[in-house]
Amino acid sequence: MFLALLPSKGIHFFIRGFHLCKQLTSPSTEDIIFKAICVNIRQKKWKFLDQVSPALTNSMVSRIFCEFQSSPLLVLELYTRVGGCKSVLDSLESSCTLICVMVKYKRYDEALGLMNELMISKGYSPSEILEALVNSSDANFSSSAVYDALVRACTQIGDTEGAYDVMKKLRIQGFRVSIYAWNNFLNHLLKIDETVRFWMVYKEMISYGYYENVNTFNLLINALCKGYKLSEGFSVFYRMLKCGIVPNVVSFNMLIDGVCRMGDLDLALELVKKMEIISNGIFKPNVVTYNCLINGYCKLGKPETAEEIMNEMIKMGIEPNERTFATLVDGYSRSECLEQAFRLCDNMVESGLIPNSVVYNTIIHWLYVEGDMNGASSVLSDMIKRCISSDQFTHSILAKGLCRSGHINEALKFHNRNIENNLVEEPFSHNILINYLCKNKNMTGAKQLLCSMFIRGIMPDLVTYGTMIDGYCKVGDTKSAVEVYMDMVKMEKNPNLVIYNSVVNGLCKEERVDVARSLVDAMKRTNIYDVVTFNTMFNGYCSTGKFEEASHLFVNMRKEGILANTVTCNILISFLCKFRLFQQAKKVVKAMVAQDLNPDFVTYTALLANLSNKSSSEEVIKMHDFMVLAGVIPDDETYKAVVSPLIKETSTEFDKVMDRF
DNA sequence: TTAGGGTTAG
Repeated sequence: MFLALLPSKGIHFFIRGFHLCKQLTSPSTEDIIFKAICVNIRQKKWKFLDQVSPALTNSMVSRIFCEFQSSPLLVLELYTRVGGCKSVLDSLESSCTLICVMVKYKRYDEALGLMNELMISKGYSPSEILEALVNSSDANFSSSAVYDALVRACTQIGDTEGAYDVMKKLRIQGFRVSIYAWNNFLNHLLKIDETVRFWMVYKEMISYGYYENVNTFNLLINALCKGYKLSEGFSVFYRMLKCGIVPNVVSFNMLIDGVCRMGDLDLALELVKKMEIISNGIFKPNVVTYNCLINGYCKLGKPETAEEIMNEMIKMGIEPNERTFATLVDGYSRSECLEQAFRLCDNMVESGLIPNSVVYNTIIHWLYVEGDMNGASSVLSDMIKRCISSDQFTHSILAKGLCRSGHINEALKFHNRNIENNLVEEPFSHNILINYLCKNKNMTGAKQLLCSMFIRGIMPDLVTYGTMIDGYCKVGDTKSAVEVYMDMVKMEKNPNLVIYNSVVNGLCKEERVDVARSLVDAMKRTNIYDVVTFNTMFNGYCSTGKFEEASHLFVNMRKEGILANTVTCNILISFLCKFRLFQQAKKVVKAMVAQDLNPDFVTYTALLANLSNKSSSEEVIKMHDFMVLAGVIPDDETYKAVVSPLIKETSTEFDKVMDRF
């Protein structure tokens, strides 16, 4: 009591004595000091606490936190006020006491914030924090929820191994890791695309005798749907029902989203209808359900139908949110209806929602795709004017926009500025620049960029390695491609189908077709191959004159369940044209149209460029008309070089088509 | 716990 009344001089004297209290004072004196501090805190006399805080010992801070544990906000205020003292900042003991208080009173955000602070700013490992938390449990206010929070804090900052380590140590020390912690860890693995590990950890969890709850089942459905294993997703859904666990709206939404991503919107609509029936009217479609349908229709190229779904949703009393509009803006943009996308932005504002970075990024991206540099710059200016923060997507879109319009040096300068300002955290924009450098056959520049990633602590991903390997293969430098491949394997990255296809292409380009064939055989044995693998091999055989093998491969393609696509036909047409077998090539074009395979500008160039050599003007124009009637939009360069000079006085079908535009 | 935007192959 009397200490509270001491004048400021007295306080300084008290602090000097307090520094030495551990050595010089008896326990009863410490008790007196403790009580004095508590009285001042109860009376909200913060000045006193501010003055004594530099001298507070860790045990004293913990004691004060315990005393006020029933008022978590007051404890947090105390923590902030004593935080100026280095010994307290570094004290794991005091911080963990505070964390336990926060968790006990369900102040999870604050508890997670403190844990993050301990790990990121103060450099404590999750294991050290765990040990301190276990010790805090002596103070009788620790619970398994604290350990759940620690696992969550680890996953929140991306420390996968830290989170797993905490769960492992808890198990060894005889604590039962809660199902919530397992679910959180499984969810984290899904978010970082560690699907293989996801299933391993799930099996591990089951092996310890845990039973799945509704969230675990939802995670399993999510993992399967994301991997396009829909039928297995439905199996888990039925297993869930069999176990007596009632699915919730999230379970349904995940299945509906999976079905939408597979493009089966009819089934998705049926599921939406069944949602209420299966759940006995408990669950009704919500905004997420409708957004999944809207996204499904947009990705199918039907933004108008998607907008009708939104209108239906509004009629049902469900308000669209930012994601609804952002999805529709993207849907209209990718269907080349930017005017409609702008209209949706206006509708969004009329609905009281502010277009966010996702909407701006989408519009800027598609303006660049259209080649409207001025439009993209103007929308970017508007974004800056309205203080909408740019993000990693914005940087990638701008970098690609600059590259696309041939301004690679400007893109590199822009990227370097972002790097210097610590705005680049992921490999995405690097991948874009590396790709453009590779396309320009500047492998030295691409390699420099790859090296700079390591210096900046940005780990290359599979796309980075794949792009480099492909770049080297295309310039015929298989030796360097193999070096990158080995580096990739050293970094524990497993090559994917795209990378294997690049290597097959590299080997074919070097005319090592037999080695390529061995690789393709190995790929087939592991079931990793697709139409690109076949096309690459087919092209390799054709260009090296191995016609028998090419023909054999072409015949076997369908037998092995691979359907020919436009590229397959283009390779065949190019091959026929090289040998001036134009009638046969035309037959292939007709077969393409009959099978709904659209001949494209490559088909056009293959036929016209080869025909123009040693053919009459009449033949060239006839072929041009034939292609246009087959639905091809001619390649601009080929048209100008080959056809245009011949039709000064003759109006062709192409001109008639162009007039209609 | 679920929904939106940017990268790679022939």
